[in-house]
Amino acid sequence: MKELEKNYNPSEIEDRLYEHWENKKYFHATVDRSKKPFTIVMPPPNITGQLHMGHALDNTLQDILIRFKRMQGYEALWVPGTDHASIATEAKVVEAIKKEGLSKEELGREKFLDRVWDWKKQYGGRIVKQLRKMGSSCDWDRERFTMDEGCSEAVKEVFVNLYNKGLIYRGERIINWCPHCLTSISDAEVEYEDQAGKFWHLRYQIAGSDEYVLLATTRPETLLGDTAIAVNPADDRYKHLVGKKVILPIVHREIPVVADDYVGIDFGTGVVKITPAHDPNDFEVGLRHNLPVINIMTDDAHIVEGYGKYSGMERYEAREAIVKDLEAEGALVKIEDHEHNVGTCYRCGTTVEPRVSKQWFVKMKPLAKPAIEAVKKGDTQFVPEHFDKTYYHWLENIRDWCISRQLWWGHQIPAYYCDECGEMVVTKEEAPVCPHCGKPMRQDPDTLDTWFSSALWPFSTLGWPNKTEDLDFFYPTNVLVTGYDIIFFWVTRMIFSGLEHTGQTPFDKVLIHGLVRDSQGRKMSKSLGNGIDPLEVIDKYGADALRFTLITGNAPGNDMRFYWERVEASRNFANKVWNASRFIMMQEGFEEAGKLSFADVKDQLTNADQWILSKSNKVVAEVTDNLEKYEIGIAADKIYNFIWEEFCDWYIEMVKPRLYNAEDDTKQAALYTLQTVLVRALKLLHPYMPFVTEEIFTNLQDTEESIMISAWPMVEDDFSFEEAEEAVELVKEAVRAIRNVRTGMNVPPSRKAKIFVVSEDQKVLEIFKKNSLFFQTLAGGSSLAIQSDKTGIDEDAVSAVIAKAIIYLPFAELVDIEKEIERLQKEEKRLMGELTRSEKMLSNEKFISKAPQAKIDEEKAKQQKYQEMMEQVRNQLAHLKK
RNA sequence: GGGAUCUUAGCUCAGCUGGGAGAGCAUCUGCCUUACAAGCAGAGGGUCAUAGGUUCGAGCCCUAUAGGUCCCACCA
Repeated sequence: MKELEKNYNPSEIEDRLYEHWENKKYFHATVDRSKKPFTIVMPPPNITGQLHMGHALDNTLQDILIRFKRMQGYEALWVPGTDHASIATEAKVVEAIKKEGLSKEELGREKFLDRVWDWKKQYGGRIVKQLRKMGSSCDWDRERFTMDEGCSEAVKEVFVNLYNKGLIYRGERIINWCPHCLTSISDAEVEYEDQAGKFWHLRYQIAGSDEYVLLATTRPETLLGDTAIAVNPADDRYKHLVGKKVILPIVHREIPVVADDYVGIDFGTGVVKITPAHDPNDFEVGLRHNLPVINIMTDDAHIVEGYGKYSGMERYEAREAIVKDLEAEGALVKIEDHEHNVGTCYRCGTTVEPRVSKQWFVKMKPLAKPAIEAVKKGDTQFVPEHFDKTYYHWLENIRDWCISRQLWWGHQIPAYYCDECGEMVVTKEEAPVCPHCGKPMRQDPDTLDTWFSSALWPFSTLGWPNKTEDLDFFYPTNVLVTGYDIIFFWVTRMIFSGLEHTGQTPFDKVLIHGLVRDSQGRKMSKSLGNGIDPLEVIDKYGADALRFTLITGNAPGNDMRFYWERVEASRNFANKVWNASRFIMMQEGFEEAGKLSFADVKDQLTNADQWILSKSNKVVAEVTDNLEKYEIGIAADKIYNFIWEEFCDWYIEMVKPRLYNAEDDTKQAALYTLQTVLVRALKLLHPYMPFVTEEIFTNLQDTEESIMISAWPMVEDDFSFEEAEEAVELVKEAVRAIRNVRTGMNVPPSRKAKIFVVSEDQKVLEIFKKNSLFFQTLAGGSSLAIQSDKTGIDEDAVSAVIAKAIIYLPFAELVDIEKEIERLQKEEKRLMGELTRSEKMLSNEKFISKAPQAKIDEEKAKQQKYQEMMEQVRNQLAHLKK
């Protein structure tokens, strides 16, 4: 036997255990057809990333599920990996080479990519190391990267596939452009925020007339690209203008007045300027009326050549200049403050510029439909369920997905162009020749949206498109764990991709969690500087404490606040478990007891032993059930309560008098029970607190065998003792009542008192006799008498009333009668309340006729119990008042 | 404008399919009792946002209202 330290010290233990687990390959899963698979693929963190609380939460949830299932005997596979994060990574490397005075263009594509791969090699492993500190039991042998060979093959396969089905196309559309990242981004990557802006009211002159029309704009600079103004066809005010031309101020170009339903009659003046190249709606109007599309902005949002002094100006600078000139020209009528919704790039926050551009798109409608149906059918279920509404809404209103990015870091689009004849082919082949003229072809320079490869993650990581054993065995996966913030980006796309390419939804459940916020409820962010580093928490309190903190007192899908106090509470719990174990291991003969079987001690078991064994059955059943239903926080509460309250505060205390008595002949049973229940509890706790439980488990059994591959506890028929449970609960009630009286009367614990238990119920007397040893100890009795009448009890004895008995405590000192009366009156009042409630229910005929019989019986039993107690309390009061 | 969600003890939050309101922290009282003061024993504290409804019975289901949070949305 090894003796444990007085306090649990995680830092000494965690790294050692993790290394041991990894060396032993406990995390590694193989195709084993004799077992059922349980699979999770980890949401791949960005290679640029550092571990934050979001990862910590996400990974803890996954690890709990994986460890639980592994212990249950499943072949549990947790696939880890990282994401190449095209925009974020490219930006980092661009920044790095900028410090050397280089730009990516100067470096050239190939050399630049070499630099990114170097960067990846250097920093890409950082987050993966940090995940290990959390205790994550993922299969590192299967670690994947979205740009590794297999994933890249999957990407090509999917692209070519969708292209051939007509679900990927290339075209000129209006897209969201980030002038800072210098690339297109998808609709999902645009974040809208309200910004204070202005309405500039302008007037345009009708060509060849003195008439003017008034209109308003929030973006006067786009006027340079206007190719029409539009009115509603039903608007009588402007009917006569349709087909005429107006003179565009500043530019003095004549543009037509078109009629289009898009324009609201009631909004503003009913006239809208149309800039097809820089507004999604205007683009649509332009298409309907065959309007020219004039792009007025460069990649980095400066005015293009050909606009005189405005050319080269940044967009806001140009706005100012144009407003000034409009005013000078007399075209500016007035300026109003106006709050409006501005799209910003979710990566860098720059205001996006809608822009017409030739890009690649995925046609979404045909893909969205089966994805909606799959969830409606229940093939994939969200936990909590209501997130399916978000999912439906998004997919029902989806527009085509712009997937090409003007970046170098990522999967280059497998489309090739022939500069000779203009032929284009989409192929998995590298360096194809033109099928038309035989010339070498040039590959599309653009790369794919990062989410295009993430969308394939659940199956690309298992070997798809190859028909691998892994894929066959582990796919579809069981659950995906992620935050609600990336349902759109990722979850939806994995579902439609899985359906399209594998014919199955990629996971049965989607467990959604919320955000970890700071103690004031703010989002943790770099700019606020309010982020808490999980590694710092681990350093101070241990990974177990952090893990436990993140999953208790919080329901799925809800945000949570981070409090150091809560980590401390979790650490205290780890320490409690540690000390309970230490206590058990200190007992003489505990090692021998470890070898005992139930049959050896069966006849020795006291009520207390039976009670805790029986309780352990209940907690095992409940926790297992909760975990199966992904009620991870609820299960944690139950384990916590069982260990701390039932096991430590009650059972260990009950058992002490036996352990400290050399003569006691039930000691073996006590040691057996202590150890058995502890091990069962440790196993339940292991998924939550893998380190402390492992350290105790191996020491306790003096073995190398890990708790993480031990069998999950089961409900044991042998451990079911209903009668003992009831008996012990009754005695506990008596202990509590006595303690209550003692504190109420300011009796110090050191002051022991005689205890008389009086009951007319023979069975009750039996129970107290049977459990007298621990009862007397826990109740602080100097002696104990169990009898059916009041013989020998001092007139002034204080009493404690419980359901089936009355307990007298004769103190030698004078008792404060007033205080005692007060206490009993309070009790009387409480019982009165209970009785009133009971009687009201039972006298209600409708309750009697409609409620289930079990409920009625239950209520009757309560009523009887309270009546008995009330009688005792009143007797006692009458006695004191006389 | 639409949708989701929340409103429970001083604070932060649980409360699974409707059947006598819970935890942690904080507060108060008493204890260094030979596993643990990172502990033990006790106590106080809630008209479960408001108003209706369904039901024998509502924190839980339905409707409306108020306030908060989030998501979505092209109104120039």
